[in-house]
Amino acid sequence: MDDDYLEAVLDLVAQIPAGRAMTYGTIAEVLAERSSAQGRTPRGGPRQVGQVMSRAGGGVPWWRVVNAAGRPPAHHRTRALAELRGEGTPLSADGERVALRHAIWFPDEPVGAG
DNA sequence: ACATTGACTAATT
DNA sequence: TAATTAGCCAATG
Repeated sequence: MDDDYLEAVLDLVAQIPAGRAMTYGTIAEVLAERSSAQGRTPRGGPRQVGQVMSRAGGGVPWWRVVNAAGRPPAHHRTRALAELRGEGTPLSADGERVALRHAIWFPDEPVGAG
């Protein structure tokens, strides 16, 4: 795992605005696209993103990263859901999953930068 | 080099 | 919506 890839993932995760979320797959897609534009060889897929996240620890809003089902990592499921609630992230009726249909965020629509 | 693991995803039932 | 199965990619032993 190159440090560059590590930084790229963490940087992107750090850009996710409060109240929204991204999936591992989406992050992987964005990174692949970016790396392609930079002439850099793309890294793997969703699993590699997750692997980076596991190594990242604190320092990034990891709870804003969920899987394709809108569920946070089982390791800190309750913790993540608490954070998400506190941010007003749209959740499903059972409150166990993020309503990706409303909460999904893409870096193409930055909040304060333009 | 071979097998196993892991913060994943998509399709099927 | 949930449970099962198959596919994926890189790290680790």
